[in-house]
Amino acid sequence: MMSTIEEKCKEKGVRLTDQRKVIAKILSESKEVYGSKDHPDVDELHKRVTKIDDKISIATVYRTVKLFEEAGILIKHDFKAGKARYEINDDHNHLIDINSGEIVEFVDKDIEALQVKIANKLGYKLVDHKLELYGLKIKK
Amino acid sequence: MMSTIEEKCKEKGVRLTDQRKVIAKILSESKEVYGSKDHPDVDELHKRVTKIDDKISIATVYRTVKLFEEAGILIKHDFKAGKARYEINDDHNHLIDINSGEIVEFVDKDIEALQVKIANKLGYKLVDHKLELYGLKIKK
DNA sequence: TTCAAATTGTTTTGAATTATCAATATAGAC
DNA sequence: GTCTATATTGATAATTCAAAACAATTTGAA
Repeated sequence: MMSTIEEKCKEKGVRLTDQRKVIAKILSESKEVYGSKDHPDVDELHKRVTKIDDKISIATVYRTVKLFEEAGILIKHDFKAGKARYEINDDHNHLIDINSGEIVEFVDKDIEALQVKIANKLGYKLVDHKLELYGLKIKK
Repeated sequence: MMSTIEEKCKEKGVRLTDQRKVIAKILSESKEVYGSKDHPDVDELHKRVTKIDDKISIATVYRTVKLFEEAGILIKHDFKAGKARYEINDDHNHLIDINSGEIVEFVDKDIEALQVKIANKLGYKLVDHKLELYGLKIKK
């Protein structure tokens, strides 16, 4: 079974080398294997990738996530600065627990509609957005 | 007349040295002098600051913006990665023109209420948020 | 098969930020 | 005011993440 990333690469005309296939596979499995709070950085990706093929260099991982990001396949996050983290682009938002650092993903149609409306009111067509909420867990 | 930053430092017990006063003054004047799209990075701040006191080092500017950020006085942005940019924390959002890079600031009560509601629904108390819209200017 | 173009691994470079540390300044005790 | 411990500063070195350089390898189309 081919990963969504490989399909998208074909659509976009991105050449799929052996190294890129391994990286795509790791990214596609990311959530299933590591859970929905998984947003690996390049170092972490490189660690996972070299378990499959230890010849793949860190430079190739950097180049590949950049390539995939430019193709709209991946989303790059700079949550609290430091190092960038990546995940497959499926257009959701994040709530970050400021105590534990845990990340909760969510989508909300109302807030998306509002964003479009606000952009229009300001004279712009909305093409992208980034919403991060920072919160404290409410004890029951 | 004392800047808001100086007042907040007193509240939070942050010692106000000569260097920090100069940096606070530059930050407070930022929007009046440079317009609402002003979000200076550390280098730019250092340039402005040394016009008043050319003995102030870049290291002190780095330390001071970090100090002010931790006190909740400043907000740090990593808009498109690269270098961090700062402004006084007055809780507005940003729309970034993806062609020109121009930044439009806005506030919207509806979207803020929705954010609180979403956080609650997920079991969190909202303490901070970041919303960035990326758009294309609509020609009239 | 052949060859120009793309990709890769290794290594170096660059840029932003933080750490180090001696010198200086500061605030409070006396 | 003087003394003294502590905080801050400036200069510079060290880190860190990311990109660039470049020769070697691989690829895909002719």
